[in-house]
Amino acid sequence: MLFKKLSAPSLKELFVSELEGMILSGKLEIGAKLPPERELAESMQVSRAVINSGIAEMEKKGFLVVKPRIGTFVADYRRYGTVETLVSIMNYNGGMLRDSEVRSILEVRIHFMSLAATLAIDNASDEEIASLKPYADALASCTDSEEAAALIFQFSHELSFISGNSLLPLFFISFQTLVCRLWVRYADKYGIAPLAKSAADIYQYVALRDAEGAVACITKGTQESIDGTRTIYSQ
Amino acid sequence: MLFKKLSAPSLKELFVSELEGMILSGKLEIGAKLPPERELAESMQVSRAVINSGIAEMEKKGFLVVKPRIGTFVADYRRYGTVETLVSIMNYNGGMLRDSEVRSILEVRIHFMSLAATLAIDNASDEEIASLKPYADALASCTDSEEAAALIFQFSHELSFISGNSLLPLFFISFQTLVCRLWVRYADKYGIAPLAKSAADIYQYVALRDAEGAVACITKGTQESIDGTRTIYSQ
DNA sequence: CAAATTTTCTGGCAATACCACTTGTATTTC
DNA sequence: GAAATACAAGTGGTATTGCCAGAAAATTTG
Repeated sequence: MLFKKLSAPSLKELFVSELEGMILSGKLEIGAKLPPERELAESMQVSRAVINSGIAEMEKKGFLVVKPRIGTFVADYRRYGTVETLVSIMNYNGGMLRDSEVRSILEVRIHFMSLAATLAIDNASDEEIASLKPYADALASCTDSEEAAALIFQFSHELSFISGNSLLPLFFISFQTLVCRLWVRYADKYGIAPLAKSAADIYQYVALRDAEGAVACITKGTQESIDGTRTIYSQ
Repeated sequence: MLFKKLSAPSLKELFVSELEGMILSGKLEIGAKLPPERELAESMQVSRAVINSGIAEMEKKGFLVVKPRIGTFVADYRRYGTVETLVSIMNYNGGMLRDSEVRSILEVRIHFMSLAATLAIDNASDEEIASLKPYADALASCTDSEEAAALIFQFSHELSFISGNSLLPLFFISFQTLVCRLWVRYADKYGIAPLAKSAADIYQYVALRDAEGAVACITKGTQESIDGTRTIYSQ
């Protein structure tokens, strides 16, 4: 697409990104007390509702701790954050993460995918496994990076769904934003072909009910991504 | 504690639990279109903001999909929900989950804990590993179920933190509410002793840098929980 | 009957106002 | 003078109102 859809950020979004920037840049130290909502509202020339809902959002993300009627404090987000926190960190760094963080993500992904594949091989019906094929096929003829990332996600998510473990798909959903960003970057750098090949291979092994092969394939494919992203994300 | 802290639900919370109940009971089918916000507000005799923010919250939980200027629809939460969704399902069922869901959670937990322990054994310093001990010790002399559940969580979380994988602690945090509930129920039924023993054993294996032993211990301990919870949660 | 226009309906967003609780301080009481 | 009490100020929590922009339906126009 030549002309992307553009949209103006809301006041709340502006406030959140401003404050996140101050925290992530270290301008606001962990444990620091924020000024009262009314004061922030007056300084920034917005209503208290904007500040209040922005703070609530950042508390959910793990950046702040609100103690009612006492004050709002900067939290230790690297320890007590959630996956959403990592997305914010990524946005702040212009869509990048530290090398160690990318490795962490892919390390976890290897285990998740392996578990999903193994369980699917044990529990899923042939029809359920066949439902994966359209995603792998679409990936082979896909030309847009974002679309490719979305397809990989759908493939993985469907795999986790047919695994029979009802918690796995929920985790894959939590993962979604984060992993899709990584795939887009990978596809932009190395093309979609290796991603398509990896998905097709995994599908083949699962369809053949070869758990060991599937795990080996997942490990190998993701390991290559790690090696690839190392050059993309190195700082 | 004899007298627990009590708190009245807000209008928004009332609305959310009401709507969640209608969805989880099947009264509102997946894909169904909700009445417009203004209509809901009038029926329920609250302002539109209550409805609007309640709907926004439920969209984050995966129960609803909002299409701006078109309408709000019930989502396929078992497929597209998050971990929070599972907590809501649990609350709706009076703090219980289906047997298959409890098994799914513990199955995933085995893998998470094993990964955290293995990585910690490889990467953590002796001092970092020693930081786990206070939690295991406190657990041994703990008498309150909720406190015990919190301690197990802190132990697990700390273990994931020293693993060196920066994504793991974030996942453990996402898990927190869900898993703590399960531990409380387990402790109420079987006592705190087996939980304390399990934590102490895991600590020993990690301190000895015995990855195989740790994994075996985690698998065994969690497997017992699965067998135990089967009787608690069977429907 | 089709295309263009207007109206209606929908969710998004922000400003305002009031509430409940905590804390620190002044006052009272003994 | 010390302790208990009452009060006032400050803080976040929450609900109400009103206006906005875009999608869909109804209407007009050719």
